[in-house]
Amino acid sequence: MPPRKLTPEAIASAAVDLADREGIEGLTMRSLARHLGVEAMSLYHHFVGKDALLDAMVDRVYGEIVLPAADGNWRAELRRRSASVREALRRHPWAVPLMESRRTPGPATLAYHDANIACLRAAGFSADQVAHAYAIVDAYVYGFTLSETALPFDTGEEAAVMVQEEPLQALLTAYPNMGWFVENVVLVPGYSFAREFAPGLELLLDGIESRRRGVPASGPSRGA
Amino acid sequence: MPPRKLTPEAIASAAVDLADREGIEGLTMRSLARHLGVEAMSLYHHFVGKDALLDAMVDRVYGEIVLPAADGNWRAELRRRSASVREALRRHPWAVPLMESRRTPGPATLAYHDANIACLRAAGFSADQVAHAYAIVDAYVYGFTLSETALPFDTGEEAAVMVQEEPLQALLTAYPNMGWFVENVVLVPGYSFAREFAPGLELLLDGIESRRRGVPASGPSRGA
DNA sequence: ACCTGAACACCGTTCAAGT
DNA sequence: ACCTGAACACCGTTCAAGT
Repeated sequence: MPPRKLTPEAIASAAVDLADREGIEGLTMRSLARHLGVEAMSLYHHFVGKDALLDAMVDRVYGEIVLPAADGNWRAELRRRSASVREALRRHPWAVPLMESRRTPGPATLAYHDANIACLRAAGFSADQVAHAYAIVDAYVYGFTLSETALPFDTGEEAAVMVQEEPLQALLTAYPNMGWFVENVVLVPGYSFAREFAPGLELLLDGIESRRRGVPASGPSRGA
Repeated sequence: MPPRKLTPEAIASAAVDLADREGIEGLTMRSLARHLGVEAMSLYHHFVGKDALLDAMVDRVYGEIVLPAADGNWRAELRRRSASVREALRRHPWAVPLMESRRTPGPATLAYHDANIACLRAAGFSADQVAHAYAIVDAYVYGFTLSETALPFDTGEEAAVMVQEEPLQALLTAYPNMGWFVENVVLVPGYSFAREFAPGLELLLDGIESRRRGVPASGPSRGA
């Protein structure tokens, strides 16, 4: 289905779809061109190279994220946008390692970061507190989604199938604590890795709120 | 400097060095072979394919991590191993997106996970509490390191140079909250992204400890 | 302005052949 | 058993040429 006209937007959109379906390694300039009913070299008229195309793809993913409102409750807003980030990255798992590595942020990326800072700033966070909260929440959300999309299973049922295999059986007896963990967590009906996301995020938000109210950390390595 | 004998260990070790120096995209079967003074096809006698080589490389990175002791204080042990994970990933930034995605974990990877579970288990964590704590801490550590290694700058001095460039100047006035953030955080002398790591981790450890003592989370989305 | 075809310098990997 | 050389089916990208 070649579109009537080739535009950067149409190309980036088709590239996102292709990466979603075939994985990022299945996205080549040639396969994308074929998909668009066009020759590979035509794409270079709209993007200087594959890297610029990746920039545009990542910006489209940022564009799917619900922006936090500046006048809302900061916890609720951060919670909502974190869920939205995670959903977007689950739709586009190839994007996880790319989201923070692009050196040329697009308009959606910039609008996203601006809205996040605005939200915390409006809630009375100092610049340092914004940096602190933002770094922690993003590390958690990206890291969790990285684990989640990389994991070979999500639910216990899927894991149960894997564990039946001979080599894994041998490993779990050789590593008794992993065996204990698999038996008592992963294989317990109802398990899913995904269920850890929300409670973990609440823990972070609690911690951020406590620190703002002046409750000191109990660890030895605060400050510098 | 071709080594006397070609072994899987020597090949994997050379591959890690090459990826550290040239980046993961500079690591090809051909470049690695050249580096070892050998033909590309010789490597296939020791690894079935490049994927198996990547497995071995990741396992070597896991092997560099200091394992938590089972009889220590769990907070101190988790703190120490988290710092060790981060240091290993800073030495081998190409490994960050690979650490959790390998489907064939090696002995060092298994020993690492086993030691972590053992440490929390010995401290009296239930299986569910281990799953919870492990997921949160790892998400944070991997996510923070992903951000850190992807960031185009670390210190404020490096950022100051970037901000001078014309296109960025225009962007920062178009996105006023980002401008405020850059001015009041990034460009303030002494800034470095890295300094956020330890306090963020303490916040997590505090939260994990509180939950174990039965302090409830204040958010609405706990449990299912 | 927009698209194309051939070509270049690469990839990972197969295969038959060497020692 | 271990290593090699040629070859295959790919990559991203340059360049000169078409409309």
